[in-house]
Amino acid sequence: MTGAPPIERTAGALSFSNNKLSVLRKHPYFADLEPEAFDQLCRYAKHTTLKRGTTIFSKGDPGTSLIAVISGTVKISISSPDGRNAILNLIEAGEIFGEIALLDGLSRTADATANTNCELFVIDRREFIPFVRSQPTLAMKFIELLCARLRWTSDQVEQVILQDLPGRLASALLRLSDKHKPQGRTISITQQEISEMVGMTRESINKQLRAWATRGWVRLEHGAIVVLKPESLQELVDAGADDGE
Amino acid sequence: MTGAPPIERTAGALSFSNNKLSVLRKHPYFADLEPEAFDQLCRYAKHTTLKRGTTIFSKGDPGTSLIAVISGTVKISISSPDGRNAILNLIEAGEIFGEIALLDGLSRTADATANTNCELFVIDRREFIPFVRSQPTLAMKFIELLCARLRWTSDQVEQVILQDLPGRLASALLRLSDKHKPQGRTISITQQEISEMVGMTRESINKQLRAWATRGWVRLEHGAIVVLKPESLQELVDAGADDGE
DNA sequence: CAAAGCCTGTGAAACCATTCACATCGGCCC
DNA sequence: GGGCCGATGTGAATGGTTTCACAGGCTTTG
Repeated sequence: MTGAPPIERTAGALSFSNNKLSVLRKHPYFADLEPEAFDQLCRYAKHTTLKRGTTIFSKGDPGTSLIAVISGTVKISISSPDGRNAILNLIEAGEIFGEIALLDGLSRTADATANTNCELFVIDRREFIPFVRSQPTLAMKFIELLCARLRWTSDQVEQVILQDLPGRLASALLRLSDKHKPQGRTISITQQEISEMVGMTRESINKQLRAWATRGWVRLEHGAIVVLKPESLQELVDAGADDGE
Repeated sequence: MTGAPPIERTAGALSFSNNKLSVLRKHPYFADLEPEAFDQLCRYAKHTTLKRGTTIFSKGDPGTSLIAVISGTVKISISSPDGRNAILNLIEAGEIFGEIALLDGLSRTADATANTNCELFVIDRREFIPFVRSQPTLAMKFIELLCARLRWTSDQVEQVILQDLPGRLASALLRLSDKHKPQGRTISITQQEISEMVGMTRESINKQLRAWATRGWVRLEHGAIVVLKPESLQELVDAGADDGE
């Protein structure tokens, strides 16, 4: 952030790619895309900022766009008629979401809301699909992205069906700390949010976390959890039903 | 098995495409593929028959092939160290599976076993990937397949996290009867299998089904369930937690 | 036709997570 | 600083599922 300001080239959208889009550029999905293709992609993008809590789209909406997160985090969730709701994923800066409805042209499978103040880039389907067809490499990239999503989602099914509360919580923590590796082992998330990711009540989650905290496996902070002994949590997951006594 | 033997033309793999592969040809994934491309695909396929219970692959295996089911059904499942196991999907004649590991080159995400005696076609990665790259239409088909899988799996997560036993069971029945629409409303599945799909015990499932049977919503047969009032089940799903009193 | 094995049906007891009802703590805004 | 709100921490009662223990029923196989 200190030092000389970034060098701006020519006009309009391209300047984004030198500033804010550098976050995206570093991401695996785009890292080995040819520079020209990436620039063209940027030209299609519309920039938006949203305040925390804003709805981006809702389950069932026609899905006509792909969205990239420049800063902030977006919550992908589903809610039931009786008020319960489940968080399927948290999308962070540099990641993209909304690709399913974009690619198959059907309706949104979940709700998306701004979990913090956000900066987004929105790419429209009409401009994007022809672009994908013209770039076989990009199509293969999307196949990989979809495979990764499937692995993530299958994992979630596996955890929810096979594991009990401690097991589910442990694997959720491990998956999250994996994702946040750059920030060390601190996971910035409220207990309420975790409870909605694993499908159990906040109170139950709190009691289990507290039990682990006294054992020194985790440290609880306000709005965050620090994983101190990932190995112990991993053991617990591998061992099956058992709260780790 | 009785009557004149099937007429074989010319040599090798192509004869398959005229006989057994007609099942595949009719399936959405392949229906609008050009005939030459389809024939070429068939030339890569190796034919196999398996007896009920045979393991096709296990979670964690390197995944180097795509498999198409010609007849019978294949069970995609995961098991935990303490013996519980979860069924993620049942693959029927005309469908394909194993595409995730094939496409991203990583390991298998689940176990696959023959749920009945099966006839399969196996396509190797080395021959297949270059073929996909050469056929942009096929790549788009695979993107659609992956999207469909994601929708199926997300649905499963949604049900398991948000709904209670009656709701989960109801939506599982609806999803299955949807898939089996051609056979009317009869779903050929054991209560044990359903219980492993929704993640609850067979006993609990049995009691709920029995309650619905006395209300006339379903009819229970040996190894099968007939959905009589899908509307009532759908209402129950939409209404949230409530066993439909 | 038995015997064996899987599928179904059912009740009672044990258990685990939810629900509900608070109390405390930390930030943020006026 | 004072007040408010969201996040955390805890206990007791409730309730839905699992567990366990059987009994039939239907199919397959020697």
